[in-house]
Amino acid sequence: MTDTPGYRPLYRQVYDILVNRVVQGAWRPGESLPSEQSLAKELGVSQGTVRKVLDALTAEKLLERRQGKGTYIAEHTQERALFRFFRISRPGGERLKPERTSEAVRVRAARAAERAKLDLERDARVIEITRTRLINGDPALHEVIIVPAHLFPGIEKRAALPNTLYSLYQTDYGINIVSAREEVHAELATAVDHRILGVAVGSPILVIDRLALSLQDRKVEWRVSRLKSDNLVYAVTLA
Amino acid sequence: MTDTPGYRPLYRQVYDILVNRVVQGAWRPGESLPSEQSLAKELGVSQGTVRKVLDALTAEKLLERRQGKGTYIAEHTQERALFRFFRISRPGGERLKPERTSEAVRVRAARAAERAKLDLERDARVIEITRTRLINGDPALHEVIIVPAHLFPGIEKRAALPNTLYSLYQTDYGINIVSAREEVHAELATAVDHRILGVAVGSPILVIDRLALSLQDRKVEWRVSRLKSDNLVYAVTLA
DNA sequence: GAGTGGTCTAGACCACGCA
DNA sequence: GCGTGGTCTAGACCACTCT
Repeated sequence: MTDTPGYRPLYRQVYDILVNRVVQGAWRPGESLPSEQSLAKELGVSQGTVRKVLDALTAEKLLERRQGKGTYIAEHTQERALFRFFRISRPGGERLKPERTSEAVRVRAARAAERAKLDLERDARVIEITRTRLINGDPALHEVIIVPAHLFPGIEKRAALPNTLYSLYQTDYGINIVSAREEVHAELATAVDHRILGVAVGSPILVIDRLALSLQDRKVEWRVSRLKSDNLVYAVTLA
Repeated sequence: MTDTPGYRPLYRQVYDILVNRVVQGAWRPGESLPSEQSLAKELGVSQGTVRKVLDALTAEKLLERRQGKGTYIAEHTQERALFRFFRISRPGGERLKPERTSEAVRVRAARAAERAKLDLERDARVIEITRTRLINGDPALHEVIIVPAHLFPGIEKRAALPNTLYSLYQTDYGINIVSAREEVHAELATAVDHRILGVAVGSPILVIDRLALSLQDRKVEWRVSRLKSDNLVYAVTLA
């Protein structure tokens, strides 16, 4: 799977060291890292090499740099996590914020499809979160979220979950979601969709299938969303 | 629209110079640029500054760098353009290649919606390309493509258009498509969809609305695609 | 071996935020 | 005015490609 490097640049090693520290929670979200100079001295490399790594991690949205102030662990704040992974908007581009409403959480054995999707063992357990989200007060989105139970101990005992789960994953479980693979297709609304979203049976809806990945490409979450598609679109910029 | 720089880094100026040369076709796609050293000498800056710019342009997929060989103008080859902007695949991730079939091209006055979408003048003319594309021999995708006529003189007189238009835009008209904003929603198949794609009237289809932008964010193409959605998905990776 | 991009260093100076 | 990140330079050496 991994290829022999044969040659391993210094900045690669520095990169791995810093990623490991972040993963192991050496700094909390929002906290500042040591300065380039002190990191360089500590790691025995030049400032330029440290800079190259910090710039790369900033491009990956793991860090944030502020001139004159310092380098910070990027925070998955509500706003930020939303605008990064919530791709639903009005036709024309107006961004929208969903409001959470009812949700149900339970722990159960993983089904075969879930084990395959998330690379789980045979006897693995998962947490299933089902929730409906409102847009402008209207039920617009129904999500079924599956995460491995061993990654999120006790999450099912929480009174309420935040609107953006990824900030919770980060702050309470040290898991950074850094990318997501999404597949979108069209379906006809079922009776269940009618009950939950209020759409007519047989009207067109969007189904979004997301696999969310953490830092080392670990598969952390499988989410299937069913979206009322009148006056709502799935919007992305390809670059 | 543009903000006052107040301070304009050197590499920014170098960047603009090189982008302009590329836009004006100083080098052909696939051709190699001068080496970092000679560019640096010519522009009166250090090699490091040139390198920073070339790396940035490479990240924007405008250039390609090959160690030991040189820096090249990225080619919008069929394959490359496809995998960059053609986001349709099988559920699970298998990438697909469309084959072109029937197409119709005509020149006409721009409609109001088209003028708004592409920032055109009142009396502007557009070229409308309508085509159906096959996937695995099956009609799967119907596209209506609108481009400003003045950007593509004579394109309507061509015998046949290539499967990927963006390589044609680049090689014959010097226009590099660098990004695209897409909006996806679900609709029910109409009688027209039935005739063209062979889907049952009332079955769910995906509609993809794309605005393609060239180097300086000029709006170059508006494309609306209607996709047979059984066993096909719109797939993206959010990072 | 010559020429290219890739890595790494050391040091200078600039712009910014804050006390 | 200090400390931070941001820009810029000059030069050394490494890895890769081709002749």
